[in-house]
Amino acid sequence: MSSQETPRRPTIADVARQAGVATSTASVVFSGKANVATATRERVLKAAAELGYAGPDPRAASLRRGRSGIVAVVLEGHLRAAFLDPVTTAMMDGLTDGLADLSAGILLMRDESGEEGPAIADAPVDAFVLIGCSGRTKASLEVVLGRGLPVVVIEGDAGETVPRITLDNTEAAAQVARHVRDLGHQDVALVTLPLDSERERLPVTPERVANATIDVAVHRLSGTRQVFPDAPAISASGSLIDEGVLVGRMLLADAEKRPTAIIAQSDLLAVGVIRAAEELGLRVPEDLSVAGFDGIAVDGLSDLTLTTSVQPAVEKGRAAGEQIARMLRGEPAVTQHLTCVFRAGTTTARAPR
Amino acid sequence: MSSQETPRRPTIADVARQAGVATSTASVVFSGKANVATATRERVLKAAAELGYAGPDPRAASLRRGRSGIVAVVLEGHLRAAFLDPVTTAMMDGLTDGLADLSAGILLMRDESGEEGPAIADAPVDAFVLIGCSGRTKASLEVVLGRGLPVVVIEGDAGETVPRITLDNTEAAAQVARHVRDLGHQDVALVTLPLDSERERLPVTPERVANATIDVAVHRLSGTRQVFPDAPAISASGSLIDEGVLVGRMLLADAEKRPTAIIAQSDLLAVGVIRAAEELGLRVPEDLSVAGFDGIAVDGLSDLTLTTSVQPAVEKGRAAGEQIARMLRGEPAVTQHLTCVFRAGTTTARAPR
DNA sequence: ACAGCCTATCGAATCGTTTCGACCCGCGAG
DNA sequence: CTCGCGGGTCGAAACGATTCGATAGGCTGT
Repeated sequence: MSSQETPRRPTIADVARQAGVATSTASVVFSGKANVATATRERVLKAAAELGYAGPDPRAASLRRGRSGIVAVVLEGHLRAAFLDPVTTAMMDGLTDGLADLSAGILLMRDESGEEGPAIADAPVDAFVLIGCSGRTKASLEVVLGRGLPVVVIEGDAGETVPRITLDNTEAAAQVARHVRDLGHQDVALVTLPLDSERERLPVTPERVANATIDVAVHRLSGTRQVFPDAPAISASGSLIDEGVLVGRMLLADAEKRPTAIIAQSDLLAVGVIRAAEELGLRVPEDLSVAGFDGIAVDGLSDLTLTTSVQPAVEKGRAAGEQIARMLRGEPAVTQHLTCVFRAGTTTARAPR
Repeated sequence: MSSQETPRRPTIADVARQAGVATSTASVVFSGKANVATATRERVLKAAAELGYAGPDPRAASLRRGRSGIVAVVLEGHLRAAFLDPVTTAMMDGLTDGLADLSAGILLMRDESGEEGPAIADAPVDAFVLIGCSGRTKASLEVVLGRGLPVVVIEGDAGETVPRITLDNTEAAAQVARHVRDLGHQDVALVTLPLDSERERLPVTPERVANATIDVAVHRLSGTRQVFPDAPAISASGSLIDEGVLVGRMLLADAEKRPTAIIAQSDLLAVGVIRAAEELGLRVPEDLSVAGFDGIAVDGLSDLTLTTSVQPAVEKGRAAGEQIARMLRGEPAVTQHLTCVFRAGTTTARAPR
């Protein structure tokens, strides 16, 4: 057992020894938490370079500190879907912003942990952002609260005790509907977001609404129904232009009893509906009025601007990030209620008589 | 010092004490790494419930294990941009797939750590995926290699020693160009992706190419130039439809010397060019042929299908994920070379005489 | 010249697990 | 009847850092 080599990575203790200082001093050199004489610092740095030490092990640091510098964002369903939805991406954007002064990383997770990875239960994160509270998300919420970590729920009905970022979906949807009604429309059809994780493209029935788990869809629907209680509705299987086209075709198929206006629960769906209408030779807005929801920048609309309710998507994320930041600072977090702004566009017009 | 309450979270040691077993035994109950008598297990679980213990602290566990179960994905530039790019989102999708059996989380990071968060240097992750090697990414690569963590580079020129996922960008671009040339086009203009992190919308000069840091753009350009050495080119500021429109207008502005074909380095840019052409009353493909790159599903093209080179975006991500998984298992990782498939669409036609 | 104060450094405790080797005990085989 | 084996449990040593209180000089003010 002569020169038995130990190819394990050097630790800060090795560096300290090599530099002839205490490990605590070496630690301080790297963290910069206290003053260190320039000469000492350089000695430590030199030793680190010689040993190929690349800085403190984040795992050990996070154990000792009690912080990992990571915030988990729990999305519902396939990650790809999240990336595809402009509202979600805008929100993520705002979130990075709101989290900026924490300089925290963002850990993407799905809430469908199901049987596989115990993911959410033991991810080394400092806080959670839960998005769109479905049934599954409620389960996730339990777990997170059990772990005693800060959590913010975006657009989901967690209890009163959990800080949330909410949107006036119901009122905003009602506002869109009133605009359509005021234009004289009476035959109105609706396109909703998925109602539950089944995500089926199906007519909306009272039973389905009663069992729905996706609050956003339910709330917007209820707002619209305040104005058009009996409007037929079809739930889309996702917020996609192509889905809008499919549902649009369904709603417009029967030339006899075609609605004069279609209100969609997302801009992407609305664009799809417009496209379906154009396929059928209908003019928007002369023959058919179409309204959306979200207020995203969507292209492929030629000269039209969509009538919609503009939701503060980026702001949603930023607000969530800020609340997280506050909680991590030990301050109490509050629920923030954000509001949408109605925007009259050129895709809605007076109803044809 | 009577009943001094300690409101700190219970540890596994507390649980063990409460259950009257050794902490090692309690640990095993939670990790399931060894056999535990049913009676004992239940005693431990009961104690945990009583104390409100929510399972082992992931930070401590990851220190001890040397694994955190997180893989970092380093993107270039603003996260929002990443979410907006269909190729990137598809790749992320594949990545989650390839990483699936690790049940690892995905930590999103930007490589522009700059002065702020030391992000990449001390994120508690097990491995890195670097995407699109710009100059900054090369710096990131240094750091990561210094930490001795597994890393895969997607479409970037890391050294030979780093496992990479590469694409035959040059050859694929040449193939598109040959198709266009074979249709008789001689006046061809190009729209490139950003050449560097400045992302300026500017004519491409030899100097700019020489200083370019974004390899994808350079490679595709060189492929195209194999066929059209002198074609004028303008670099877009991003892969966006709107950018394509802007650049398209620039290229088509002068009715006198309009190209008969435009080759764009991404499908989104190509769609933008088509839109710009339509604005000017040009018919595609009769008056102007347009080709793209990527092969994404892009809508807003009415009946046309884009002539393009279909890149295996999802596969790129999956391959990266698989390599990471292998390295984490201790197996050697290999560089994988993926290829694009040319797809002739209806946006290119014989050159008008 | 002395009390007092900073500053730079050091030691040692701690963060909460996991894991490895030892140990005990009961049981089947010889 | 004894030996060996294996399941179940225990102790204690890592894992690699951070941080707090203590210490030793060097300096200022009087």
